[in-house]
Amino acid sequence: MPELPEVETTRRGLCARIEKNVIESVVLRHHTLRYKLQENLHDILKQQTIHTIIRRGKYLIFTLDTGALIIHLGMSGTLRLLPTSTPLKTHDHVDINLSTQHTLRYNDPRRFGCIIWTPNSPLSHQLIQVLGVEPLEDSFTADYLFKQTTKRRMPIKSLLMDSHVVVGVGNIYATEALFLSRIDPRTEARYITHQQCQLLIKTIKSVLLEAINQGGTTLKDFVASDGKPGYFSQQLHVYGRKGLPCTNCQSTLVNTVLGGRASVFCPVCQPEMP
DNA sequence: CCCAAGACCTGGCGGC
DNA sequence: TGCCGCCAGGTCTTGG
Repeated sequence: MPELPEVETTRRGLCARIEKNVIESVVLRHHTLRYKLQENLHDILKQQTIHTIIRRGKYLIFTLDTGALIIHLGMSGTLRLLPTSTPLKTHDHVDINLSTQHTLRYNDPRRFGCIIWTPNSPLSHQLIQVLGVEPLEDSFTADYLFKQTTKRRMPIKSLLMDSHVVVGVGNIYATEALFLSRIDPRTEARYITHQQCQLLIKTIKSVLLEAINQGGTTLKDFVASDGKPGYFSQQLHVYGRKGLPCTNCQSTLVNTVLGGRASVFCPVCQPEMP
């Protein structure tokens, strides 16, 4: 499900509604997500106040009184704020009940997400500390990206999706940004020019910002914390459009597999490079 | 160190 | 209808 825009949409929706709320209880219904859930989560979290929710890459970080909760939505997770009396659905794995008679409900069919408690600074947690730059911050520059590409034979698309380089750019937005930059996704990173890096920086930022403005991309099951879908899927140029005409030149879009991920592109607008 | 492939899970879809 | 293989928004681990 979620790339950066979907996680940011979730964060914004929750921030306004649960900051300063107090946790009353925690219910675990499935005890293993990507990692095993800490069994005593209820004892640790009860009576703690939620101070803020920040985002780092695709991770949501809830800062509480004595530590932080680090949550990832994996491929299929959603986090919704519902009245506590709302009936359960399949794959509702965790409830965080608030004193407002509302519940933060974590649903994740594939269970690739995670919920981790840390009593320390969340930014120094092993999972967070190793992350690359934020794509929407000023530190994500052409110089930075160009430096990362040198000597690397990995396809440029895989590099853009490597969270140790830049966070939050998943399959949808990497695919779209490469189309908008007119770069073949298969191109070895080392052949990408500085000028192309400049283009990529520009298109990645704009595609992410535009998606956030549209409330994210809903393909199958993404909904924001209020249950609403995102609308960015209506303006995807290439992602999910294999075999359909290019929106720019009408050529047939083709698919290739890179790093095990579908990668659709236009063979005319995104010419083979080296 | 770099990179590709496999692993983790469930559900939905198309094809037979 | 029913079963089967394939595919899906992520990312950690393994092994060459």
